Amino acid sequence: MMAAFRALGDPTRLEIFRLLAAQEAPVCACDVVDRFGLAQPTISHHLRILREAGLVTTEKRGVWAWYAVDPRGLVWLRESVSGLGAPVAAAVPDEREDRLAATG
Amino acid sequence: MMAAFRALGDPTRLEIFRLLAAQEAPVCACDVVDRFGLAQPTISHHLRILREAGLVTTEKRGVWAWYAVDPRGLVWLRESVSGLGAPVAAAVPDEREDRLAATG
DNA sequence: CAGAGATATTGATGATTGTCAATACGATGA
DNA sequence: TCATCGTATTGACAATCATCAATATCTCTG
Repeated sequence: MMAAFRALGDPTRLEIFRLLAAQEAPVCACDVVDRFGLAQPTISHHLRILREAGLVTTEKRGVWAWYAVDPRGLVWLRESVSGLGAPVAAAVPDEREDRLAATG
Repeated sequence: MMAAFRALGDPTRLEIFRLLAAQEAPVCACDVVDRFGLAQPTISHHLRILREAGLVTTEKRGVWAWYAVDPRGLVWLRESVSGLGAPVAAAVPDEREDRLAATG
């Protein structure tokens, strides 16, 4: 879970991910390289991190590598964020009497 | 949006955020310091990053600082993740004919 | 097999970051 | 006012990271 947040915490990777998420079909790695002003190894590095975070899938067809958003990773990310929901709001105590509730 | 992902991309900060999200009332900064084996300035640093990312609110009552999850930031984070939804899945093309669709 | 092209890996480097010690700030109480 | 306590800030340092150049790997084509 933290790996996904960390992966999306870089501006280049977030933009790459949004590019992939906006496409209906997998995207060629070369197109990602073309779109960003970064060297090819750098893009390959970012795609690798996105893949290792479970956010992206890759498939090699001949010479080209096709990248797409991993639906499982996306669902899992949504559920993780939804799971961060706070309980019912309460007032701020005036004194420090209470201890912490369990993290869950 | 990227700042929130980056803020949650650190294991300590993610744990702090989950601690705050699990409480019904704001949490004293001193309790956060107690729970983690880190120095007080380090915790203060992490809380600051979470606050600057819009994920956490702070309120000073006398000597103590109370931290809580910012509901707006949480909603915004959820909507951002939901906005990353991929369109209908399609087959991988055999040839590189298509160009990229707009990012949106 | 030789050459070309797309992608991945390695190595190096400058920038960012997580951490702590020291210190400053602000509030409470004697 | 002075001392104490909780918190925030500053400075420094080691670790991590984003980036690129060079190179390796793999695939197709002649």
